[in-house]
Amino acid sequence: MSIDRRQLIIEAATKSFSQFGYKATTMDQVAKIANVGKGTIYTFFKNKEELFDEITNSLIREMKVAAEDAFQTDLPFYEKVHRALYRILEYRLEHQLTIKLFQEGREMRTPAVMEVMERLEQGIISYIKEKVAQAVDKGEIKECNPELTAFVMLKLYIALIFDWERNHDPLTKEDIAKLLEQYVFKGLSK
Amino acid sequence: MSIDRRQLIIEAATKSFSQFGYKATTMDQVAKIANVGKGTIYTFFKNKEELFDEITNSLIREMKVAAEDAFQTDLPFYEKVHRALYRILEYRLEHQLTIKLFQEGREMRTPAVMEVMERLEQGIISYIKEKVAQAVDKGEIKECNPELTAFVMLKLYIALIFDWERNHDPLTKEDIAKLLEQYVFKGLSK
DNA sequence: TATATGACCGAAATCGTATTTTAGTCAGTT
DNA sequence: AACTGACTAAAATACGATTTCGGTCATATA
Repeated sequence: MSIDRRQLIIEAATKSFSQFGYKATTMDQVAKIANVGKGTIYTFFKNKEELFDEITNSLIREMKVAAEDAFQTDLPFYEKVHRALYRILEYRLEHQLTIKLFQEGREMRTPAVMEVMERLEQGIISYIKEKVAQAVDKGEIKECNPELTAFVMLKLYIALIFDWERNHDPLTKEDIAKLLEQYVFKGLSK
Repeated sequence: MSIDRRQLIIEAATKSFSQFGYKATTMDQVAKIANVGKGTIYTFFKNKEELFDEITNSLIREMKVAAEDAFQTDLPFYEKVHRALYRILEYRLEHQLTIKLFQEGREMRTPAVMEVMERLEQGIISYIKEKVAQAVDKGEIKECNPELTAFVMLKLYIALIFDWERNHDPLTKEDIAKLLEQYVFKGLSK
């Protein structure tokens, strides 16, 4: 049996997207890295965006697996949420592809990239939403709107991790866990 | 005594910045509206940016006054914070100048405008920080880092008011007050 | 003579167009 | 039947010509 060209293409494209971003990787480039004629790419993927989606969908799946992994403990709920969210956001710093895309979305506003980031955010929110709904059912936390709660938790995390350090020393993982506990779970009331 | 040219210039510039934004107002334009020679502007302001700062500083002062006004009640602390923050963020929707600048900062990234938005955010945070510190002193709320708390509250508000409605029906003023109370003050723990 | 002005300047932005790049196709090769 | 890469049309870019604009200063005015 001959080599799996589809896989070669995916690997090549992943490499190129990671290194140059979406806009700056050309289909010729991908074909060359994959050692494949350009036309061949189009027998597997309708267009550049579909190839991109294939790769980013795997990425999102992987992030869910990582989060799910962090969630499987018997710690208190807020600690589990913290670990899951932290894991997901850590991903951005560890994987070249997400770093590049995050940057490209912010500074070049490439539409295809913006859409992916949107999908990524939605994916995280729907994942957390599910967990919140389960926790409410199990009576682990108070009644609340699960989607809104997931949304608030994610925004809080992004603010604490990315926005805060634009003007201050970065917060440690433990700081952030404490803050999530303090603000969202325990509350400031006496 | 002759007319107050400085004031004429400030009024003209405010009009023009409100209507066209920072980048698109020219010094010739301002001079014309103010009925003043262009050179005259430079006898009062070192350059375009200093004129802009003069105007945006008044804006920030006005916003503080509006917030302070909302704060002078004897409601519970979270309700006062809510009123103050809501008042500040409402400002953006009511005043042409802030709308224009907000938009220009987002979509054109004009550096001078970005700086002003940054100062504006800092102004809000330091104002809220002060209030939080006082509330801690008076024993109205638990011990916490006042700046971080102010930061979290502002980010939460911006997320609830501006980000949430990009994908959902907007939240009402009462919804938002409830959410601030629920998440930041009471907490989700049982 | 203190204040105000607008013609003027160089730098920067914008515009128009020639040139290059690139996503996607398809006739031909293996 | 699977694969290829030369080809095309459209989009992006590079670039020089032109315009715009912030800031200055010699002159005018009161």
